[in-house]
Amino acid sequence: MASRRPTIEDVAREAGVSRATTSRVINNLPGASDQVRDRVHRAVADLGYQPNAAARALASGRAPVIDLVVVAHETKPSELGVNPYFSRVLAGMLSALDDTGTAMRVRLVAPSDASDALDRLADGVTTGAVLVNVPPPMATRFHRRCRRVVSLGGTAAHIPAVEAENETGAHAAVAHLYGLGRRHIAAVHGPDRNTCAASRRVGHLDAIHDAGVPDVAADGGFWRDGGYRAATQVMAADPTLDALFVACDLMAVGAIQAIVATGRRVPDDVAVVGFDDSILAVATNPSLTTVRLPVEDMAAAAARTLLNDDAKPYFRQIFPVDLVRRRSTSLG
Amino acid sequence: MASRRPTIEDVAREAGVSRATTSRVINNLPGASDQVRDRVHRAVADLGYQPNAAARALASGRAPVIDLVVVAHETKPSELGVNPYFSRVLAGMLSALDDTGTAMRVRLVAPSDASDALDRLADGVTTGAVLVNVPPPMATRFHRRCRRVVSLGGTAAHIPAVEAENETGAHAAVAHLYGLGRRHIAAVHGPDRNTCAASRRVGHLDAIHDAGVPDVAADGGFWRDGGYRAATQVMAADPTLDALFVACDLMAVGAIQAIVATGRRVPDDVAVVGFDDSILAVATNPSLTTVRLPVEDMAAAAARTLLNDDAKPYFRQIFPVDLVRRRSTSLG
DNA sequence: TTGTACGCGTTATCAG
DNA sequence: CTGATAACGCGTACAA
Repeated sequence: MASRRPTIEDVAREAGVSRATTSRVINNLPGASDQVRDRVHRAVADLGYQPNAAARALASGRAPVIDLVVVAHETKPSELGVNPYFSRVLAGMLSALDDTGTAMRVRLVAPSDASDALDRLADGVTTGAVLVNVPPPMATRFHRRCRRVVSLGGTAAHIPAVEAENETGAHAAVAHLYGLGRRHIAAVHGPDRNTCAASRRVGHLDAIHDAGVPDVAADGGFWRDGGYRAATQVMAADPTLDALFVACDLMAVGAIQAIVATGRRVPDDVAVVGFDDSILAVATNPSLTTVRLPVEDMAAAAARTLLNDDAKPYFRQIFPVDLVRRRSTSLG
Repeated sequence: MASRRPTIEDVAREAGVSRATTSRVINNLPGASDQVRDRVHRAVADLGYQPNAAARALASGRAPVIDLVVVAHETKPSELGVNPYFSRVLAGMLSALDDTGTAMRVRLVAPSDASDALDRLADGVTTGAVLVNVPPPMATRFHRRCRRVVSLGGTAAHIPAVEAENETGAHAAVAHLYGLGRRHIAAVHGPDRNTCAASRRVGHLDAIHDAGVPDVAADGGFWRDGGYRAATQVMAADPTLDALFVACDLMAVGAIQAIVATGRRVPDDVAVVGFDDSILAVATNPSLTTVRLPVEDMAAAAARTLLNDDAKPYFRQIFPVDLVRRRSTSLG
């Protein structure tokens, strides 16, 4: 007996008007008397009518969907499930999409076949796409096939992006450590190919240059165990180390464990500053002084930019960062 | 000059066959000579043809999309961005969807207007929906409007679900603490309305009953600060407390901080066992002994069930859990 | 094995 | 302000 879902045709008949008029009313377009509007709305309610998304998308040439495109290894122990950064992006985008009737689609592409995959995705994009961790060359390529894009973190200059003051943040972090009286400040960086990591490295170099501190650093690849290894490495390189700047909280978690494993105490022997201010920063012991990245706000801004069709070439929105002092740098 | 995207019509013309034949070849349906197949494939490659998703969805009545439906407060400080559970679900589903051509759509619905929102979602579902944190009544209602559903965590008996042995896990956790010689074992639970939380509570009660330990417990709402408060509360209720079972890692993070804040040491004074084995379990200090929930595997199984159209009523797949011993329960 | 023709549910462009 | 009617691009019975 399960009668099929009512179509706009059924609504039109019920309301005693044409499909066209019905469509206008439903889409809030001008050209329909209030009387007719009422009749249609009533019919919609009576029949429990809901527009068919596929038909809409086909006819209008656009679907109410924003893609979140992430380049990440699917094989590695679940990058997505381990680094809070991604879920914060998700949360931010979803909050911006709330009540807009626009849904979010998540696309994960492996770095290996990323180019091909991105090409295919670029053609399927509708309202727009937010790029996360997509290297500049690929982002450029994507942008060529699809203009409705916003990258989270800078790539090429002409590609619309929402960024954070990574450089400033890293500088502030190092300055904070220096201000604490620390003079042997090492660093654990993210992968070079990542533009955020690169910016933070620049800020760090700038700061230690100002302070006349030598550059002792290692790459932790934005992974926890990478942070552990890199921290171990820099401690070996400079046994007098008394401070560590770590380019993301996840690596900082590993770094702290590495420090403690050598018998050193945090912050007494080694003060640590992270980057992100994710849940991890308040899960560690001691809690982590870190540079707060407003990831949720940034992701929401990216989504809104797409919704408003503001993603013109060279578009840019830059968010400030903020040093959050916690126990990993404060004695007593 | 930007010529429109090629349609199947263009491909057909290029290959010198009809649309129908072209469609068959593209969809790998029987009824096409190898020779024709080759010609069509070549034409597809030459033109860079890509099927239009919307048209496909409309014609076939099904879109290659799986919905992830989550009931959560959007207002609260980003539940999604803070609890690793959600991102693990995402990671698991995405790994199952990899190479299937099926995308994932995320739908966040607020508890307040959840019923209405779910009704609307249920009609828009295509390949299927995975339900997360959807209370039994709403899940039932959803299931009535849309059969292609799998719930992550049990709800009503007839609703297809992928579950974990929460009860067994909680029992094992408490037994572990008891085995350590601890006799004053308290607990921090999740919200009653959450079925997983309820199961863990049952396992806990069962275990302390076996052990003859009194029931000292508080609700932490599955939140970090809730865990902090609840731990503080049970320590006040029983100052001789020497062990704590916490129903999720996020709350355990707060609990450990609360314990340390009172001057007690973990595990020396109070041993702690969490639940989940998320990244948080290895971020705390000391690292957290916890009950491992194979969230990624469960989410992947749920997605696969939908892909295979196996989501019949009363469908059930139950995953074992596993106690992972770390420093929060081991001296020395 | 291949082609014809119709339907999918809307939107959008015209007349009226 | 309203109503025919033509796209939109593809899947699929049915016929050849």
